[in-house]
Amino acid sequence: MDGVFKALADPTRRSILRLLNGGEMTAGQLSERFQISAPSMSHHFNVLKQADLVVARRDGQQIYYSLNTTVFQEMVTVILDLLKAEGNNE
Amino acid sequence: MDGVFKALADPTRRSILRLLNGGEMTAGQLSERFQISAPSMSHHFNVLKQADLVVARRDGQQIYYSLNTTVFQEMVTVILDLLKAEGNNE
DNA sequence: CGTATAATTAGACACTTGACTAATTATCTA
DNA sequence: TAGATAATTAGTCAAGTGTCTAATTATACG
Repeated sequence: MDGVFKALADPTRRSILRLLNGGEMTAGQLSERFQISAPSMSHHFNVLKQADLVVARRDGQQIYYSLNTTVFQEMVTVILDLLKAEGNNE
Repeated sequence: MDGVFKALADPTRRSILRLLNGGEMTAGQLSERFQISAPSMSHHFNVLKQADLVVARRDGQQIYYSLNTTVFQEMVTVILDLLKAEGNNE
């Protein structure tokens, strides 16, 4: 459970989660949105996977990431949105 | 806002918040509950204060800590309880 | 005032984290 | 099979985190 909070402690990862809240995206599409190298992004994906916050599926050359939408994960999204609304996020 | 998640990323600090959920406690009372030196505990108190998750007041020699009970903070407590219920916490 | 108690601040140190470049794996297509 | 593309793994490094002991600050009380 510690992993979930560790995962959420990084602003880049919270941004990734917010992006995924709009639907699944490939690793490449996500990487485009950040000024961070692909390997570094991959590292963040891994942290999110370990925390069970996202799931990955391969389709051809792409890996699609999406939110792991259990009740708890939805709650996390709500929290992220609230925080976003409350002020400056990230 | 980053501070809130950073604060929640440490299991000791989450435990402190759960203890404070039962009412205010002094730094000493809190320290007794952990196998951690007083200075280290003080460091954790400071992180929680910075994140605005707790408030401190002095009464004589003691410093009393309590949850900062805004709507958001209450929500955090709910999350912590949920996580606690869901499985192994800390 | 002098000593004891509660808590914090200062400084050091090991471990973790997030970033990078280089190399590797997996898949597609000509 | 060879070459191109998507993504990850490996290895490195600076910065951050959590811990400790020692020293300091603040309050209480005899």
